[in-house]
Amino acid sequence: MEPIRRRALIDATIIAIGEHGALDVTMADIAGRAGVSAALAHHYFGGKDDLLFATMRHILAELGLEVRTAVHGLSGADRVRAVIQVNLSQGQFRPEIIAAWLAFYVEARRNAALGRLFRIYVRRLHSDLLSGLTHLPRAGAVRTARGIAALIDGLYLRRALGEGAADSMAAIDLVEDYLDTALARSARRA
Amino acid sequence: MEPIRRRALIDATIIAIGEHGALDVTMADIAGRAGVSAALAHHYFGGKDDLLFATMRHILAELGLEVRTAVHGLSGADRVRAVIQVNLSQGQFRPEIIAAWLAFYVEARRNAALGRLFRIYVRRLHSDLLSGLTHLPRAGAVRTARGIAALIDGLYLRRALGEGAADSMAAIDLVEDYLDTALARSARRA
DNA sequence: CTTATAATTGATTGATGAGTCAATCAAGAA
DNA sequence: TTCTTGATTGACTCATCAATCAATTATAAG
Repeated sequence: MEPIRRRALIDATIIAIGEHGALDVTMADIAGRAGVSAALAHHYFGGKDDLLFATMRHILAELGLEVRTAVHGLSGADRVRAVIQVNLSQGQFRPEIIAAWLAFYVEARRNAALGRLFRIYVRRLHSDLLSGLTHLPRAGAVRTARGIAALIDGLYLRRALGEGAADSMAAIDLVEDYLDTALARSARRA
Repeated sequence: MEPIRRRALIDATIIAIGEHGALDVTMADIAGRAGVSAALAHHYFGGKDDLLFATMRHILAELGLEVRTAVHGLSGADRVRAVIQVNLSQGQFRPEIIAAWLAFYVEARRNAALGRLFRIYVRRLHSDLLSGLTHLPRAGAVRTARGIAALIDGLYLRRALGEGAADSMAAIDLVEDYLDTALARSARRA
């Protein structure tokens, strides 16, 4: 039962946060969605913080897996494009995922464990991007990677707010455009 | 007394949210920082939501004033640069301001009034940027404005998480670079 | 001095929600 | 069947906090 319950509770947590828009969902709400009692959620996860942590780790792990799959065998600009596409794919761009993401981002300022999780994600994204920008001079590559990462996050944020936000395709377009420009400029200079 | 207390309470709210990192600060905490009782905060603001709303409106009003001042008399790329510089100035880039900003962003998903406030800000930023990009073709201007806005928000987000985030100057540099590239590309094409 | 008005608070209420626990229930092993 | 172990829950406790209110104090006007 344990793995089934854990998974169901994590899924329920994502949905609950997505609907609620913040982390102040109750254990009873989450447990209810998963079809169990609040006491059971405590039994398997220990406490609310642990459940939230496990949920965020799950989201990041899924994203990480997607990235690694997409990137496999690619190099150079194609590799960067793959990273961009995964990060802004419909799957990652779902409102409830973004809401959870954002809520966790806020929480990460207080929860040391969550903060660590996010820093790992940030670093991984950065190095994934850098590894596809090797033909750029080091400084330019770092700057481009930072710009892409900021763009991705910014587009997430807008999406979270709703209204007039770019959809998945438009967002990917915008970031790839940024990448192409950076590459073109570098080529022109060489 | 009223204006003094209101101002003190709003300032205290910003500090409290900044330190706490989220909106779950208590009225007692805020009131304490402002040197009054929690009951008084209720007296002047009606309720916690109203105080939070007033606080966010205050932050946005200050930013709006700064932008309008900076932009005054400028046009074209200079105008855009001014908007960028204000949005990423040290004042706006203070950790407690960013923390408040981010926390409110999350809350805006649930609180209709807050959501409206943010949408006004988003639209104003967009039109401020557009008004400095008139020499670009319309479609390109819109896209560039969106990109700049996303970059600004993304850099905010990174800053909120701390660790390795760009400082005010580096952030401005990055976004201005984006602007220059967009302008240069447009000029080359013409 | 008196009175009205605003400022201010301590004490209280009521609601909410995390976490605990002792008690059932189910299922497989001996 | 009996025992053991894990699954499961309802009921309870405890803490926190927003909101209220009646009471007190200060201020200013007449």
